[in-house]
Amino acid sequence: MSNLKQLAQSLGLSITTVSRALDGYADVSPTTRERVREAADKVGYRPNASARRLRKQRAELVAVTLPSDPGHIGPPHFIDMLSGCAEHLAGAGLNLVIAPVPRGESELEMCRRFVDGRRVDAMLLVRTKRNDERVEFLQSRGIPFVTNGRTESPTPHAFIDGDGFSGFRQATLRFHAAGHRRIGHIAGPQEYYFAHTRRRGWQAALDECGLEASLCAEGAPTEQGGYLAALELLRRPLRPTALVCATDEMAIGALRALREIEGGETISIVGHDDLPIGAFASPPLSTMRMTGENLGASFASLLLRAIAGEPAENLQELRPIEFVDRESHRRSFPDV
Amino acid sequence: MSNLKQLAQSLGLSITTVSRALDGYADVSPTTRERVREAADKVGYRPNASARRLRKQRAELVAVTLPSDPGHIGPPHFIDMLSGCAEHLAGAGLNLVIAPVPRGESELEMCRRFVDGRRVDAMLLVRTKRNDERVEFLQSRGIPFVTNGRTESPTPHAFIDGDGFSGFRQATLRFHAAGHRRIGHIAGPQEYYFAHTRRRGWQAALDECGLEASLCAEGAPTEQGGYLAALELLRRPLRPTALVCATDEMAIGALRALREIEGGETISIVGHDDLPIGAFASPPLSTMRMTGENLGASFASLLLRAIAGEPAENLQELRPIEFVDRESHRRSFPDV
DNA sequence: AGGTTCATCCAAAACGTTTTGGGAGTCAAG
DNA sequence: CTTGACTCCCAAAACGTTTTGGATGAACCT
Repeated sequence: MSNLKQLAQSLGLSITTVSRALDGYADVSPTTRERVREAADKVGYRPNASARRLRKQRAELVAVTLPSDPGHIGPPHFIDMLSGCAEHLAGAGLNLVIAPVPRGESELEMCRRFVDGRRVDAMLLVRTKRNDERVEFLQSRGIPFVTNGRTESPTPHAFIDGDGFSGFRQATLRFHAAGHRRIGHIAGPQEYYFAHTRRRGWQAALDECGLEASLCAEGAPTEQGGYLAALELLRRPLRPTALVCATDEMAIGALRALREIEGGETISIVGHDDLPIGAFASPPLSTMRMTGENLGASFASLLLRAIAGEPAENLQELRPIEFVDRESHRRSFPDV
Repeated sequence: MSNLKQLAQSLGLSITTVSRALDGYADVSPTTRERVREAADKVGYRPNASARRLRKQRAELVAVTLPSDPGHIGPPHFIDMLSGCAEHLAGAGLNLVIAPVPRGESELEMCRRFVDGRRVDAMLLVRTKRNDERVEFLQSRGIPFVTNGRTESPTPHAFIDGDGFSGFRQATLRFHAAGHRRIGHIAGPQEYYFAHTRRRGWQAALDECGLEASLCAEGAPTEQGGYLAALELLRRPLRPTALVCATDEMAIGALRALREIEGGETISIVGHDDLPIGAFASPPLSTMRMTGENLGASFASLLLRAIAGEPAENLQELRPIEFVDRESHRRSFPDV
């Protein structure tokens, strides 16, 4: 539409001066600057993004990777996080692009495409695995990135994560203190760090109490996965009296299993994520959540600092977990 | 890292030839082409995206706008749609960027930023309003765009939408055929097209049956909104025996209201969207859904055709609604 | 031999910015 | 008058591609 050359011509100035005027440099007189600004406003001039990116050698883009397995992308409120992140990145002139993994391509190849084409200045990784090849690759390339969730990578990287170990340990200890002695765990896929660490928290608590950690079933991180895993646990001869579930979605699936079996209404249950819908489950789901407001903004801020070159060690946020007590964690159970 | 010049130099060719070899033009000999391709593979050469975009005058980017009201972004499976869309766009060399609306900025200003800066080749609009200023703006600018949901715009534009009117009309007629005579509607915010058209479908059915369309309450398109609206309806002297809810989320909120009031278990209910979680509600939620697989891919294909210049009239998909019958729509109610 | 076609390659321009390295003029100090 | 500092402006280069418009030979007809 309109570019610097046209604007400069219409003002009788060089494109250098116009460019510098708009960027607020001191070597253009205040009167000229004002004149330029007004003219630019009037014709609605915006610098061509591609040209600036080429010249400045910055993509002005941050990519967020989305795992392709359906239901494995993230919790339902994930999109709100993305929205918040994008909003804060926009304040720094960066846009957030979605980097899906096309069928037949590995997550690694996708990363490579983005990184080697200089298409992004940084990346945001979600649903990290314990050994995440994407992390290794980005580290080797020196591309700034932040992950949602830790990994077992030996070299440190930037992340935000909830302290799932402590959260699940505490939740299990609470059940123990309430008199429960058979506390089961509905686990997510163990290759994911979050699922593994939550399970370890549950296990650690049982160890401390001198109980055996045998009542564990693994499933997909979905309602269906939680439902099936719960059925498996509930069919055992010595079934659990309380269930600690890796996610709220799995917990909601487990809730259905409880409704379907006899005596299910005496079994207590707790989830994780604090999905709004949990308050509307039957019974209202007790859960836990990572503390802190506006997760997306925190990611954005970490990304910006990573791009600015701050070392990864300074960019690690391990947040405490807090409980959200509703009904499902305190159902009366018959003494055993 | 590596650019065309270096690659050409190392091969003893001009950058023209290298560029054309990689793009598969016929005016470079097969042997040279192979040689170039191998060398490019070896050093992991990828054309610089910004440079190509500048030269080709295409942003290679499509923006999706996200409304900022929390919970108003879209249904929980929205992210899956985005992922599918991004994946198919990537096949055509396009990336999907998130265009959030920063606090204090209108959706219109945001669109303007993206469009005037030539930052995008097309836009994807979600949660359209009946009179959507974004649609008007994009039409006036001649930017290709596709909406998720219709509008009342006089000039046609590309969209994909479910036939909510028919769906809600049919659902209401089914209740009538099952003997219900007081059929209520839990409506979403009426400025949204989808909410308005669904309400009109409910109303049309009641008109046909000679019943009064008075049992309607409006709420936010969230569980909480559905819960509150349902409470309001259920407190009326002549309360409904069946409820048609604008979305599954609202229906799940309403389900809680039914559990909390006496005789609530005799009231039938149906939602819309077919959220996976509906199958795990108590009772399992009957619902309806737009027909067709992989909505995201359909959006991508429409976007590509819009960018290619196909007229908007050819790019309108009004999809039929199908019912997903579970438990909640056929609860036995006492004869009145 | 002269003309035509074909296959293969390339130099240079263009895309629209930002930044570098001055240039011209003014003013005050020496 | 010269020098230096300062203010305001600008020409040109650079970023890395793609595309235009040939150039150079070789092969093929007539």
